[in-house]
Amino acid sequence: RSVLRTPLKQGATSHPVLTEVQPGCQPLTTPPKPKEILPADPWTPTSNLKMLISAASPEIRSREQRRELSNTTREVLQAKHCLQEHLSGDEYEKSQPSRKEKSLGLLCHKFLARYTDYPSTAEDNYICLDEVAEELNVERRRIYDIVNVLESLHMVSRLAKNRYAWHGRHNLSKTLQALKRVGEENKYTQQIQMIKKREYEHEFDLDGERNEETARSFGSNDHSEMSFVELPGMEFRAASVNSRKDKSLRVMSQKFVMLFLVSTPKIVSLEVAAKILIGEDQLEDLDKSKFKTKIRRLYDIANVLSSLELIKKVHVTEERGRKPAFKWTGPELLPNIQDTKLEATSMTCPPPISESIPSKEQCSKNLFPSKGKQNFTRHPSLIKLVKSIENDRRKIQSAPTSPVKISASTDQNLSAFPSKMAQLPAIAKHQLEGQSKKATEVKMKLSRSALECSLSSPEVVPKPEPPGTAAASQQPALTQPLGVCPPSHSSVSPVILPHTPPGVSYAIYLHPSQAHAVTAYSPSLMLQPLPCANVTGFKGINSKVLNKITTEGGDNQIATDDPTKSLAAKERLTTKSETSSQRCLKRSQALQENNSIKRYRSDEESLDTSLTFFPSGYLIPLTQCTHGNKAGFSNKEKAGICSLQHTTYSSPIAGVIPVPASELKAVNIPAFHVTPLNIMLSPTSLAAAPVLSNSCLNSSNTSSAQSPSSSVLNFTLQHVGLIPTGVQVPANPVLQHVPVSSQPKNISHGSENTNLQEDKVDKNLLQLLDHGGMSGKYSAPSVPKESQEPQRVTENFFRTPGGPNTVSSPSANSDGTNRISQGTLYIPQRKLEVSED
DNA sequence: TGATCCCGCCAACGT
DNA sequence: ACGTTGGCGGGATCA
Repeated sequence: RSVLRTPLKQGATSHPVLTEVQPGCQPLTTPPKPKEILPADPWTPTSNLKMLISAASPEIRSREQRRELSNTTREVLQAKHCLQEHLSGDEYEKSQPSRKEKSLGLLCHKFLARYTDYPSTAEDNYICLDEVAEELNVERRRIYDIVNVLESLHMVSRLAKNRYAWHGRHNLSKTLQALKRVGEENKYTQQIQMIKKREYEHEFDLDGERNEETARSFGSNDHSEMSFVELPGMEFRAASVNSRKDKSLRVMSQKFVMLFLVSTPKIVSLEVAAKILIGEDQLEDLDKSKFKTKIRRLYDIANVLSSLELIKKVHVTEERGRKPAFKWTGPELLPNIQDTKLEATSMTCPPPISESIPSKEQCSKNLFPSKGKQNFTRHPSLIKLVKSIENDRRKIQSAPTSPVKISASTDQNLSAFPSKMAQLPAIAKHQLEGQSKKATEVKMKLSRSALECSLSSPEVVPKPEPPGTAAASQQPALTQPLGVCPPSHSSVSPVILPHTPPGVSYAIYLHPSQAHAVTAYSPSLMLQPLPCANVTGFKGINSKVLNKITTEGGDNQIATDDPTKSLAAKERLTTKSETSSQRCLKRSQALQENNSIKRYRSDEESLDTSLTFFPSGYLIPLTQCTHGNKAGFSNKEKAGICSLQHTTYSSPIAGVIPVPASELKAVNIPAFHVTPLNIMLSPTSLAAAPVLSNSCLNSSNTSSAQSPSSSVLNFTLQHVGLIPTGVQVPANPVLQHVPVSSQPKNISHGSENTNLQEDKVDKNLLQLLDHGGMSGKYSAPSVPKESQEPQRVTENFFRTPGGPNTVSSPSANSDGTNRISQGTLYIPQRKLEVSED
């Protein structure tokens, strides 16, 4: 098509270098970027500076965690250094940004740094595309890429032209639940298997046709091409927006995410994803170019998702060779329970439905309006109404606070600083912001009793409220993650609990606090859900909060943070979990017998709740290693082997709830370590989580026998007082209930022999760590998922404790090292050793 | 090389 | 008409 394209773009060009590019005529192609250099390049000096700074600043780095980022950063840094040598500071600023510096992932990071993960509803955060583009020095086009993906996750919603509202991760769990559901409806799992199968079968030559076939053959038929999945609260703000065929990015992004959510090892290769996505769209032709284009888009999406830390790049080694793939590192959703639960979550469904909404269909329907008929707006009138009402309500609630854009706060902070600050990357800003907020938050927190915090869960959020309810508004500040936390995700994502199957409960887990404690080790712990107790209140988790600490650990862990955060976390939890808890409650009621706990149920408000929580769960240290979930999953397949492990990581069920250290303390949990299990809690570190389940008691007995560890746990818990004496916690409830891998194991992997490799990124990470920065943050090393042996893990776990404070020291190695060692454990065939996140 | 994926043309939409 | 969105794919970079 275009023959000539790219006119030179301003920036780049200004340089003579362009020689190649002749204005005008060029038939060609993108002007090669001027190679670095030279002086005078206009390229936003500031931007460069910013980058530099960011790169340089350890703190920042720590926040950023992402390996990619880190990589990039480091590289950039190096490059800069070189340049510096040659050029004077200013000059070097000008130097041209390398391709990496301009990557969408990095850009996304910067973008995310501008906002808090969990903005208080009260203060609405508005995003002005123009401003953002300008501030980040990028073309608007790029911002669209980011925003579109965020929109698919409902992290932002469009308000109007050029304006978006930032919601952060508040809706993330719901969105994921909804997506998962839809993905299940679409039978993506099957489709994936099919594709893989075919691949094996035929060495594939004709991809095209085959794919088509595939697509048609299964699944998709019905399909509907769904359009965009919406969440209850936010759907249509700008109705107008929907118009354009919401074709790609948004929808594609959702589908891509769905693939992760439904696949067992939560790993999806680009190839497979592209095929499935294409298939759905149009079964028709799949030519190569189309495939290529799809892949390109997927990379764009993947970059954004990676920045959000929802996925991470890995390589799957199959017979044919290495294939690029991504692994889900986001929050684990609980297995869906059928229906019901989600309802709440999602959808549009108005209240009436509440309970049992048959859900899927409805939801999906709502969510994905079938394309056809209705107006574009996805909302049928009814729904619409409801929604609008909700929105209004929400707004009202939130209203009080002025919608201040975050930036405002940022600005304030900045203002205080010297001009230089201004240049800091968003991230930095973010930090500052966070700090200041933090202070505030802290105060607030203090006021509250610790207990409350911990307990609060139940009471709090009545689900009905939309996210931004009054409650939220009250403590908005808390909610926000500290600046500290990297925007990203938290590594830890807690699990979101949906519902569990049988009676499940969840437990909580916690994690060490590193933050303040910083102690060296803060390994993060993870508890698994236990079936046993019924807990009432629990909360979902939200991950992020915790994270702050973790960060580096990356993925998986859950870290706790400082108290401050804890609160926030708690809050969030509450919110998110609301649904679940409610459900649980219901169940529990039914069960009544169990009950002891029951009392807490809904009412909850009482503080007691806190007490309640504990009873049930036990902790399993995922150890850093675990990181859990993800790692686990991946292995899962392979691993079917160790049941234990399974449990540990993967348990789908498991929800992890991060608890702030502070909370724990409140509880009075002593620190203890259970070696066998690897459980270790430090007082600080732990948090307790309530377990939902109901059935627990009953079942527990049985299960308990299973693992030795369970006994230990029980003992411990009892000892600690978390659980009543009589009660026992089963060891891996999860296993029992969860089918988990069961199914496809063979099949699925059949195709995959996959070995995952973490990319080098990991390595980089480590390096970063070394340089390191902030102390607390890093907490957990990520563990290689692969590790199959629990024990080892354990060991590492213990080892971890480097020393307190370790972090700060650049030697980081100390810290890093330890972790690394962990990684080593698992060493797969390749570079993994480092795996870190 | 193949894997990534930046860049920006230009069409679809909105206003 | 003009501005906003964002599909799309060439081809530069990276690994």
